[in-house]
Amino acid sequence: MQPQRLDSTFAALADPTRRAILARLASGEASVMELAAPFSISQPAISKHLDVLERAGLVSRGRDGQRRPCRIEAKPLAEADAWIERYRQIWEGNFERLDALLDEMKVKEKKRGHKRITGKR
Amino acid sequence: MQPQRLDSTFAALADPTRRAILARLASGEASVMELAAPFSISQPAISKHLDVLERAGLVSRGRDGQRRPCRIEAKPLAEADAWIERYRQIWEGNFERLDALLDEMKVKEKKRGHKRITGKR
DNA sequence: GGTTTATATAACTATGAGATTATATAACCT
DNA sequence: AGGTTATATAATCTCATAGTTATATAAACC
Repeated sequence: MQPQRLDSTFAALADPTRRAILARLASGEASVMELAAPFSISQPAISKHLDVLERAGLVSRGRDGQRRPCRIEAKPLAEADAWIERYRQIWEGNFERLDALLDEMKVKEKKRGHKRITGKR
Repeated sequence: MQPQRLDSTFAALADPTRRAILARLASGEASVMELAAPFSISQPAISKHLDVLERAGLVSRGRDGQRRPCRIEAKPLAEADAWIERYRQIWEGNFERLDALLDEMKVKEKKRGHKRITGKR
């Protein structure tokens, strides 16, 4: 996965309006007007949020007459989830498999003379 | 959880330098200089990235003489993970429990006269 | 005490995000 | 055809981000 993809995914998720739009789309397709209804912001603002979501691959737009029905595309969410999952054992305080985790992450750091303080918490 | 927290968490993760810093911190504490070493950007730029990570609660800084050892704080990652997890059945294409999911998400949308297109994929 | 090392702060620049209002495009309705 | 509805685009404003260089602070070293 190219890191650029994670950039745009996380950036898209960093806005509450866009997260609310995704939550709404989890219940099925919706037009731009339907998506805009719950918010106090203007319709062009919603269109721009949809642009951001579409460029991040989180939303696709179809064509139904004058409507542009929006649908959620969850694949980037799966990729973001995979990235975060690698830290699960840290927040769960379980360091048993930490070395295996680090191998998997292929952390390519300069081996400078600093002492690692591992498993200390 | 306040949505503001998710805002700053996802925004902090939307930068490849900051994600690399977190990956490095997964292997243990590190000073600012150690964190800056792999990158071609200046030291103040790294300090600013650490500010962003600290404001997002993803990093805490201690004091060890003139060093400010940084440590990863994974709790916001757990919260971001919890948010994303609610969409797992969408990217896995499993809609059996969708209604229960939606109840859980407490989607408070105006009941406008639009037809839901559920489970269509 | 003076110099080096580690980190933070200040001042500045460039870029992009998020919003607005006004307008354009295009499909639908009568 | 003319009017309404749905959506997109343009122009503009404001503010935050990401970077820079230069400097300040403060601890460590000799």
